[in-house]
Amino acid sequence: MAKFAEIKEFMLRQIESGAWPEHSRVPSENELAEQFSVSRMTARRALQELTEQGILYRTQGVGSFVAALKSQSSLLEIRNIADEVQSSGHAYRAKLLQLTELPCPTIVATALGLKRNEPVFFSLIVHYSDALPLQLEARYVNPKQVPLYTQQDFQEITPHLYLSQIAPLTEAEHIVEAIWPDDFTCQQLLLKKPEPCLRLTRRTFSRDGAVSLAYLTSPGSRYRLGGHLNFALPR
Amino acid sequence: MAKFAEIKEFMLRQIESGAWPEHSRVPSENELAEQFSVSRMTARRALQELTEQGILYRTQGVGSFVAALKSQSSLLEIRNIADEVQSSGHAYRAKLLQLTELPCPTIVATALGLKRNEPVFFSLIVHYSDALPLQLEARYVNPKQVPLYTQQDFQEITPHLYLSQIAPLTEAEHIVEAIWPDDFTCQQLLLKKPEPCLRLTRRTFSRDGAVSLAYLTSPGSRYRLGGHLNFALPR
DNA sequence: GGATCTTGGTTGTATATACAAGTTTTTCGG
DNA sequence: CCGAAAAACTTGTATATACAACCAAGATCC
Repeated sequence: MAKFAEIKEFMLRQIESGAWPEHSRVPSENELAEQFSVSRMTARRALQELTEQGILYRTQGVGSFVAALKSQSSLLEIRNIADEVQSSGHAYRAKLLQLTELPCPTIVATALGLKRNEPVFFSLIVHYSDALPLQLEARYVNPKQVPLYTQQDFQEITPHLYLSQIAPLTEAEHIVEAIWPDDFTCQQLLLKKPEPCLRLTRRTFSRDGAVSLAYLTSPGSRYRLGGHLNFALPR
Repeated sequence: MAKFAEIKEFMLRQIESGAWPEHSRVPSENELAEQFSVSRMTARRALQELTEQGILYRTQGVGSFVAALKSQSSLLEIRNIADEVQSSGHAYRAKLLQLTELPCPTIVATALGLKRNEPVFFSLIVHYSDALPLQLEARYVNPKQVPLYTQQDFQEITPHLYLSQIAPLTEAEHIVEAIWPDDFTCQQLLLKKPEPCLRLTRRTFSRDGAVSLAYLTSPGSRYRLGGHLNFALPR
């Protein structure tokens, strides 16, 4: 591995482990250069690239600092549904309907790179804003990447949040559909009459491959997707 | 302006003007260094940053080349609907229902930074795959940025494609909703019975501000959104 | 003719150096 | 003690240089 890459790796470990918390100062170019016995330009490159990736921010004359973690997923801001509810002034609550291990259906096997009928984790959760159900979340999780998934308390932490802590996501694939909800979905979302629903199919990836496949279904009248998807473009 | 930034500006102009087409070779580090009377490292920096922005691609031992333009909007790959239809093996067709100038409604004025009742361009188009209507597109366009909008032939070129040529987009804001279509929409989309529709509200920005506000409505049974939204993340 | 070798050009990595520009800390003068 | 000047330290830009890794095309040898 190239020297500048080693320095990046080292710094990433420090940040991910919490040794260097948010907004804390990281070693200067000269300090890194000395620690790793490289030239300042090489140390600079590591700092530079981490800055471009949004992991650090730098100020001329002052120093380099660890950026806020949330800004790392800034490009596609799929806000945590709990945060979203709470920031709108309502109480967030989750009801866990199911949390189990089951044999992997074909589609899920393909999506997660598993074999058919191999064990896969499955969770089924309803997200509420006050007493109003906002979203039905059905999620399949790759046990190889997240072996302790079934032991979590998802009344306390959303799967999305838990997963992004365990297996920091590097990529996500999304499909948005407008669907007609089935009876079970209507029941869980307290829809007396069926109405158009948004279904977001989300496949997330971590460094080592596919992590989870989630189907997020929300009534069109209660939820909107996106908000803003900024995509950073040149200029 | 810093020297490396001047070189970047120069190269961007060449690419945007079409002087350097897609996949064509751009000057090497040494050539740029000589042309601009800078060191190779400075020329390299310009090439490097353009590569990180997805505007160029480089291969060791071979050279640097202009990336495909579409990949510039790769982060959120809203594919041109015409391309999408054609790549699925069907014939794309568009029907222009309306192309006019009208006084700006309040919502549109806010979105585009205009004054209420100031003139704004408006187009209404149905996109077809073979004979099947896929999408109803209602679009408001900022006349200050695209003064010739009403003189285009949108049977030939989609508004999205035209706009991205006239005012290269730098940012886009999206909201996805599941809605119940109104009568007019049903009629235009040939929906005998109303069915859940996806409505994508898209606001696009160019260097000089908001360009257009579009409402794209598609029957849930005929269209899916997204495909894949990759968001580049650290590591 | 065909396989191999050489050569020149390209990008990739790394170093040493210099100066500019900005901020913070220290020093010194009053 | 206070304020200004100076020093020290930080990041930002730029240069010159060296070598490595890679590729394509031409030359050479068999």
